[in-house]
Formats: sequence, structure tokens, C-alpha cells
Amino acid sequence: MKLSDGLEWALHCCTVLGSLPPDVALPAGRLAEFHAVPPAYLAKQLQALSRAGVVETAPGRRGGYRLARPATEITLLDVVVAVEGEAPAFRCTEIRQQGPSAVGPEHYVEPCGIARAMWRAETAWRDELRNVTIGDLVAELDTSVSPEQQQRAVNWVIGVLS
Amino acid sequence: MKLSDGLEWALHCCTVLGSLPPDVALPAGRLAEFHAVPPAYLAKQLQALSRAGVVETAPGRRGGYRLARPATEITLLDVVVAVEGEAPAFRCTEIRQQGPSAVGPEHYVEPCGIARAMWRAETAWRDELRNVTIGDLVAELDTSVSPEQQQRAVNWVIGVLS
DNA sequence: GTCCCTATACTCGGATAGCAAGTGTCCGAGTATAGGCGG
DNA sequence: CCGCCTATACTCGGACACTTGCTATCCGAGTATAGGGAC
Repeated sequence: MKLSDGLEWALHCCTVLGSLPPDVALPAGRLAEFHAVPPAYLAKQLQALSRAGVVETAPGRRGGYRLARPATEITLLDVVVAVEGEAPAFRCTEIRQQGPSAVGPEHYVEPCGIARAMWRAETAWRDELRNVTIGDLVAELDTSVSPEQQQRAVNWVIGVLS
Repeated sequence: MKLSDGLEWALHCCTVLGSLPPDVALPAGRLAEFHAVPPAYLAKQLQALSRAGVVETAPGRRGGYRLARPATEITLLDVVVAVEGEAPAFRCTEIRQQGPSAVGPEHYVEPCGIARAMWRAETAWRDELRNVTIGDLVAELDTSVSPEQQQRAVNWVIGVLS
């Protein structure tokens, strides 16, 4: 099992956008520069976030991406689902209905215990992600990052937007 | 994010082995036949389970696989880790240390909030998997599967082992 | 000085190659068994 | 009739192709802006 690298980038981008004033839009190229990641590939992730309604776009010159809702109303699950898709990680292919000792499909109305257990674990994972918002991450940054570095980041953003 | 198909097969195989008397070994080919899956590929998963110490092998004629411990002492997490590997799904590449506004590595002693949140969710997932054993699945089968079908499966195993 | 128009430069968006990991397969090494042989 | 030996057939184990999806990239469509010109 593996989560894509793009997910990490998307989460960091949302945190950066959440640290900015709500009406400021930052272009994908600048976000890529800020994290030193390939611009074209990061664009792919941002487009996925846009399709999912997590961020919204401002086209044209001086355009870019900004959060579509307040940072406190965007959960990590929203971002994960936007980038990774809604499909559950464990997929039951009903192999219990195959093989020599199987019986007719009418005997398999309930999902098998294996699938139920795996899905239960996945639900716990999703619940945990749903309980953390981008706003929480932004607030956490404020306590864990030194003031001078915060100022450094702010200055860089001001520089590229002017 | 995607869990391999082989994981589902491995879980079903462990459940079947857990339903058998402890000293009976079932060859990989028979397990593949029982679930109607490619024998050679299933063998790959069983080898992974063997390497992880979840099942043990009986070589030679009349050999096969059997559980290495009582079914109640094998958790779903054991099987998942054996097949999927121990690496966490989310990997932090520390992109916060990259880019124009980054500072020296000595300022990044704590993992970033994003990685901590993702890992916390993953821990919840693993905890849930740790709380379910192969024995639970076997017991659940006994209540959800009709007696005649259970007999059908037992007869098939007796048939292929004779 | 103010307003409007146009050309521009910058933005996002989807369509397009490359690569790693999962998927599927095969054949060789090793061993418990079955049968035959000798005592 | 019993014990031993050998050949066999079956098992697992690791090494070898193929396909899907993640990684990385590019160019085209569309728009807010900046500048220049007219009033």
C-alpha cells in the first residue's frame, strides 16, 4: 500500500494557502517553487483539488489558487479523497463465490467478514482524517515554527506577488 | 491508494487454514483451486506469509501450508504487514526543508504536523486491524455460513487430501 | 485628466510520454512417501 | 513376514516477463491586466 507523493504536496499547498489572507490567490508555479517540486506535476494535484471543490481558481493574469472554503472547514479527508480518489483501498472481489465448494449467489447477501473487518479499519482511518482540518494544521504551524521563519515565508510570498 | 489483490487472497487462505485441524497442511495449489485464483501468483503471497512467520511450510509429498500459531493469535495486521510490507502508506519527504524560505536542518527536529496527522490516522487503521484475529473470522464464518455449505467445503478438503 | 479599447502576458486545463511497482508465470532444489528388494 | 534402500512424485522457493497506475511533462484555451489612444 502506498499513498502518492502528490498527496503530501497537496497537503502542504493547502496549508500554505490557508496561511494566506482568504482573497489572495497563489499560482501553481509559485507553490511549486516554494516547495521545490516539479511544477507541472504539482499542477496535476491542484487540478484534482479544484475538481473536488477544495480549492478554487482565479484565471488570467494575477490569478492562481485559493481555498474554496475557510481552512477550518476543509478536512484532511477532503484533500486525501480529492487526490487519491473515493475508491476504498481494500476491494472485495467475492472470491468466496468462486471455486469448487461455492454455492449460488443468493447465499451471499451479506459482505464477508474479511471485507467487513478491512472496511471497518478503513473507516477508522477516515474518521481520524475527518477530525483534522487545514485550519488545525495552520494553527499548529504558528506554535511550532519560529517567528523569524514565518516572517521569512511571508516576505517571500509578498515578493513573488508584487 | 490501493491494497493488492493478493492481500484478499492471503486473508481468505488464512481463514481456510484456520478452519482446518492444526496439524493438517494444505498445498498452495489446492488453496488456489479452492478460491479459483492463479496458483503461481497465490504462491507468491503464501511465501510472503511464510517469511513473516504467519504460516509454516511442510515440504515434500503430502506437504503444504498450515498456520504457524493458533488462529486466535494471528491478527489481520500480521497478514497485512506480511503481504504489503512494513512501510507506512504515507511517507514524509520533508519538502518543508526545501525551497526559498527554508532554513537550516537544525530547525526541523520535530516531524511536521501533516506527517503527524497522517501517521495518527494510520495508527488508528492498524489498531483496528490488530483487534481482529483469524480466529474471529473463523468463528464469524460458523455463524454466517449455512451448515450444508460448511459440509460441502469440508468434503472438498477431505477429497483433495485423500 | 478620464474613459475605453486593444494587445499582451500570464493563468489554468487536459492530452501526452516514461518508469516503477504490482501482476502473472515458470522452472529448479529439496523432501516425505511408495514400492521393491533383500534378509 | 519385516526392515532397508532407492526411485519417484510431489512440495516449496526464488528468478523471470507483462500490465497497470503513478510520475513527469508539454502545449493549447481563456482571461485579468497594463498600456496607449481618443475624447
